[in-house]
Amino acid sequence: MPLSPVYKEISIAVIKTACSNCNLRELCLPFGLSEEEMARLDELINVRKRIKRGEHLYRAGQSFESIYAIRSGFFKTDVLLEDGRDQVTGFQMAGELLGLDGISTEHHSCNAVALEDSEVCHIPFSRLENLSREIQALQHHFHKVMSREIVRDHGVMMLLGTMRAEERLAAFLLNLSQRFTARGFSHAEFNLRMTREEIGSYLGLKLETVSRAFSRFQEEGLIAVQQKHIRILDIPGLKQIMSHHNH
Amino acid sequence: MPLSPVYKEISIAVIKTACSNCNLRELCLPFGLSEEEMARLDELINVRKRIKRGEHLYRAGQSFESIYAIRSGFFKTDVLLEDGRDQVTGFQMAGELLGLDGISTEHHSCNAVALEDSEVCHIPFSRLENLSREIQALQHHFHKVMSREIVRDHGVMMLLGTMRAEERLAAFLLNLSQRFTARGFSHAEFNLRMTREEIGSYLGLKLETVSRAFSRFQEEGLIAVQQKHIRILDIPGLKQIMSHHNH
DNA sequence: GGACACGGTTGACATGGATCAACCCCCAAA
DNA sequence: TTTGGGGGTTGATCCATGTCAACCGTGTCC
Repeated sequence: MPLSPVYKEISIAVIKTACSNCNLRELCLPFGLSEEEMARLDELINVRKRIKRGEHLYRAGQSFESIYAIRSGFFKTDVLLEDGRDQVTGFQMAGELLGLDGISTEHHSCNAVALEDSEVCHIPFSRLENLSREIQALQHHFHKVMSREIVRDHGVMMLLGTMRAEERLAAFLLNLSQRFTARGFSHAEFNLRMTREEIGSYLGLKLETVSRAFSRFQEEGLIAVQQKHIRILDIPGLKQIMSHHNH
Repeated sequence: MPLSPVYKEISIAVIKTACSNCNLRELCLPFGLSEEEMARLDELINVRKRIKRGEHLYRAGQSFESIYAIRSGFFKTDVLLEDGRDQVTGFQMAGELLGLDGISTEHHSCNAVALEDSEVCHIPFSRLENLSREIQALQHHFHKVMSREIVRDHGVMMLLGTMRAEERLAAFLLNLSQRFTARGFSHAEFNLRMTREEIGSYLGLKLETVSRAFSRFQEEGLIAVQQKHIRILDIPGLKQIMSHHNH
């Protein structure tokens, strides 16, 4: 008996959602799991959601139920102070998790906004906790992911606390390049998804300062910028700027 | 048959180390556990260690095996860049956990140094993971603690990225005050354990700037400073400085 | 008790990045 | 083709904080 069209469609959707078929499984939560364990993880990830550019995945203050794995696309997270100031706390790309900040108070503590049309997998957190009590590898990997986030944040604190404008931008570009590489994209050429203002907010700088630093890097032959398109021409040069702090 | 002196001593040491007798249990890892669960947690925390002022609890690069709960005392953590720059990433006090950053790579990513004579409980991490696969409340609380660390780091990023010197120092003092209060100490009067340079490093400022800001707060009647002794005289005033960003 | 060292304070000056403002570029919609 | 708006660039100026330097206070070791 042939499958009905409807059933076919569902089954394709399921296949597409499965962690075991996801090309991000080596970066994402399923890392290190056996086929059978991954199948169990798949069971609890049955919602995938499209988020259009500019839309919020969640907002600060909303109650926390799930974390999200980015299947495709690009996000920023930002926090808002009562007095109106805000700051971008991170840019997230495919294979990275969003929402870990919500565990502590059971409410999200920041906003997550898509910077391009994106897709995320919903991971209901209490079910993830249940499963990670049964699968040691999942438990341990999840702890590593959280810890990595802490280490990353320390890096940003370092950047904000001790680096000058051009050092910060060089560090930012090298970090992006390295993350694109890890995802199989060109390490030398990419489109920025965020505005100068968002970069500045993340780096603790004003947009004009970011713009000037880009221009300066271009003059020095380190990069080629055209609007959001970046070509990195001299990685060692950027590294030197980053770590050569007495001008 | 009377207990031998040796046995007595051991038994006292055990009692003193037990989470169930620790007055920090409401702040620390045992939070929310039943008596029986706490007893199981106790089983794996059988090493307590004294760290003298100035000594390292661990150093960046050392392999990671345990996390540490501070029983008494005061620590700082700092990270070092290859080019020699370093930054204090946090100050930790009784009831707080140290070492979470080491989970991700299985090596510590920062140094932890005692700022006064201190005592910590060793918590072997793999045993903690084993136990938290069995005790849901422990698992969940541990996740909350890690998440809280992420949220805290976002707060510091905010501070470093958007606040001016006096706002940063006001935020720092209010944070310390609040944490002392939570531990049953005076919220208005305490001794700083760290130097102006360490405060500056944490806040992304030079020590002279920190010193000037202290003097300014004193002139304005917000605090009374004498060396490391601080008396907070006007909490609302400090809050206003913190959030009133157009001078 | 004197001297030394370390941490802290204060002043004078330098400077990196913020601010304010003009203008440009790119693209989309009329 | 024109118009409008958002994002980006660049210049002139200002100011908060860094830098450099002198000096002070406190505690410690001869």
